[in-house]
Amino acid sequence: MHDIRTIRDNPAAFDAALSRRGLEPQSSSILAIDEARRAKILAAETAQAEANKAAKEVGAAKGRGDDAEFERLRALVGEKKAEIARLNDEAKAEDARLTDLLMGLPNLPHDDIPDGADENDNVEIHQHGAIPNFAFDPVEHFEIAGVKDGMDFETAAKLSGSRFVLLSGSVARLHRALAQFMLDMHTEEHGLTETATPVLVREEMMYGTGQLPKFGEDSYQTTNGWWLIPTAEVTLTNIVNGLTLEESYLPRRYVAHTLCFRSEAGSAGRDTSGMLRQHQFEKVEMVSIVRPEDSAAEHQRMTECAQNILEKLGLTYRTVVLCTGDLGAGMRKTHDIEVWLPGQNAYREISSVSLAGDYQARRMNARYKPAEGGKPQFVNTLNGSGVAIGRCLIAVLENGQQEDGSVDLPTALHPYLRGKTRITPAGELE
RNA sequence: GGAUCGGUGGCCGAGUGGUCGAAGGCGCACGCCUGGAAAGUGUGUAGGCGGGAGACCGUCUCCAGGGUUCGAAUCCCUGUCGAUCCGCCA
Repeated sequence: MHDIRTIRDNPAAFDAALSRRGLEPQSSSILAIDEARRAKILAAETAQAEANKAAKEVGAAKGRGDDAEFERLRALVGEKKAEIARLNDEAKAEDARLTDLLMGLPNLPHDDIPDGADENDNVEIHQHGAIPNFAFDPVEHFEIAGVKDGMDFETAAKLSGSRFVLLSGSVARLHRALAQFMLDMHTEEHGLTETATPVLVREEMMYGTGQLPKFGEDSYQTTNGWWLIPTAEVTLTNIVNGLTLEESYLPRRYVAHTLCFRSEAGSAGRDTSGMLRQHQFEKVEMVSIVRPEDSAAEHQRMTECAQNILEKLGLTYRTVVLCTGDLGAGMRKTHDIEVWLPGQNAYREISSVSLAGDYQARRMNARYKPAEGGKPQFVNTLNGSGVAIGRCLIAVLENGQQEDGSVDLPTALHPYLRGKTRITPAGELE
């Protein structure tokens, strides 16, 4: 959702920003609708003002006992009614046209992100760790001897179908340990507020964060209308839906560990082996609610929170800033953090940290009252994974694998495994 | 699932047909009081949209949508959300 006044003030800048997304100029048609809309509003309100004035005088006429005037005014108000209704309908129609148009357009990309067509044009901005050298050919996570028994895709397929997994034993334990580790890091070292949220939400919330109306195909809905969240961004961000906050309340920084559900409708055939892409997975998600002037710094801060998790786990990663062609519709700037997976011999996305500006805040009507007074302003929202647990599990397993099929586990996780340090080739924790 | 009661400003809460954008309180802002603070005290304090250079003016908003009426926060209908009790259940 865009601010019509910003477009009015500087249509050229608006078109220039959209053109970076490969879109045709929109401002002239937007402004034409806006002008028509304002003319209709003015007409409707003028008619309404006349009717209101007459209605007010009706009572006075009655009080004076001026029956002739009373009847005349009554008739006048009655006549105006139809005209007002018609003008109002026309004004509403123009307003709806404008809203639909503004809602349907993607967010404006941030000035400092690169132009580009697709993911190949993303730009690396940070890299940590060396590409590990193995004295043997590293395998994918599900091929590691010590992992095979604890990562059961066949039983999961029986239970639920493809793109599900049943974890058991030491793998399930490691999976749980990762979630605990991440939450502790974020709450105790990064200052985020731990939150446990619903995973079923009202449709309205999916509009608030922008999953709807365009991307309903990607998510699941229950028979009675709830949506299963594709990410805790939905619940955490919508905490401030409809609120007017005191400025002193900001910044607000949340973290939650939740299940996430995605239909993966558009990714048939991609990443079908292993647990890289599942219909149901767990993720630790961070969301910040900040003043607009703080959003760029907050974006960097959140990126570092996610990076810190990977560093503590001894993983190699790189951070890229998405180019205009790869940027999500609702976002102004996104950092993807990609972890090195030896089994795939590639970097794969493990976290995505995004700055939405006021795009979501406008949809949610989430504002704050400036401390120095003045009109309420829209907040800025940011979200980022900190990080995807299933993918992190993959990374830990593939990077820790040994030639004998065992897995050495990162020191940071040892306390969460009651001192256990490795998975044996037979799949035992020891 | 059954029954009942509700939805009013940033928050709480009065208000059952016009004088209501709406008492009172909280919160917040500024002032007084104070050595300084607390307490006390005074004043102010909704949002959206439109017009206007501006002062300011108009219009809408008491969950949403319809209806009754010259006139609706108030009456009627529908929807929606919430609470409580009962039943069922982890």
